[in-house]
Amino acid sequence: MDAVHKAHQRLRAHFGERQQWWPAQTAFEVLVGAVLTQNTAWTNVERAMARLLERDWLSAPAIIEAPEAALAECLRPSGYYNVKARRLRAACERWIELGEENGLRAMAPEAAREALLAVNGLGPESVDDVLLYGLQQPVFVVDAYTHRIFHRMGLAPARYHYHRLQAFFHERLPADARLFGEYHALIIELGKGFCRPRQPRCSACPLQSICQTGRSVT
DNA sequence: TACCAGGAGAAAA
DNA sequence: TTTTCTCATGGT
Repeated sequence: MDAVHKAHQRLRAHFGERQQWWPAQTAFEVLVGAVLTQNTAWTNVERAMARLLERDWLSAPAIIEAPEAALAECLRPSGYYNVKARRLRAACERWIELGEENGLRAMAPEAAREALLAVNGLGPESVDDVLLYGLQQPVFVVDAYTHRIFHRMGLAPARYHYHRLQAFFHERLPADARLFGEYHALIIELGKGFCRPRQPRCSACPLQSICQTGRSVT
C-alpha cells in the first residue's frame, strides 16, 4: 500500500469519516463559497453568506442585478470584498451562460472545467471545488494544506504546482468523488489541527509513522 | 501587535 | 517563465 492510501487510512482512523463536508445545499452555493473562501477562513465566509441570504441575494440573477458597491459591502466580512464582488458577479454571469447546474452536468467534465476556468476569478482550486462538491465529479481538490502536508512528508515537491499535485493523487487513487471529498476534508481537518502555531506537533500527528522526512507538518 | 486563513490575477523581474 | 505584489476582514 502506498503512502497516499496509508495517509487516508490513518486520517480516517484518527478523525473518523468526513462526508457531506462542504457546507452548501446546492451546486450554486458551492460556487459562491468557493469564491468567498479564497485565502479566507470559512467562519468569515459564513458571515458573508448570511448577509447575502438576508438580502435575498443568494442566487445568480440577484447577484448580477445587485449594485456592485452594495454587493461588495455585503461581502465585507469575507475580506477582499471589492475583488470578490467582481469575481462573484463574473462567476454568476458565466453560471447562467453555461445553463447553471444542469448545463454543466450535461457537458464533458473537462469542458465544464475549462468553461469555469475562463472566468476571471475562478482558479483551479475554486473550479475543482464546484466540480467535486457541487457536481460530484471525481476531481481531487488541492489546497495549501495539501501541499504543505505532503511536501513536508516528503511526497510532494517544494514548489507548488496545482495540476502536478492533483495528478499525483489522481494517479494513486480510484476516480471516486466521495473518496476525494472525504480525503480533502480529512486533510483540512489535519491542517486545522496540526498546521498552525501553538498546535500539537509531530509526535501527536496521525501521519507521523509514514512521514518520510521526519519533519513535522506544522 | 503580528500573524494567519480552504487563492487568484496582474505586474515586475 | 518565474517571482512579487495586491486585495482585506476577523480570530488568536
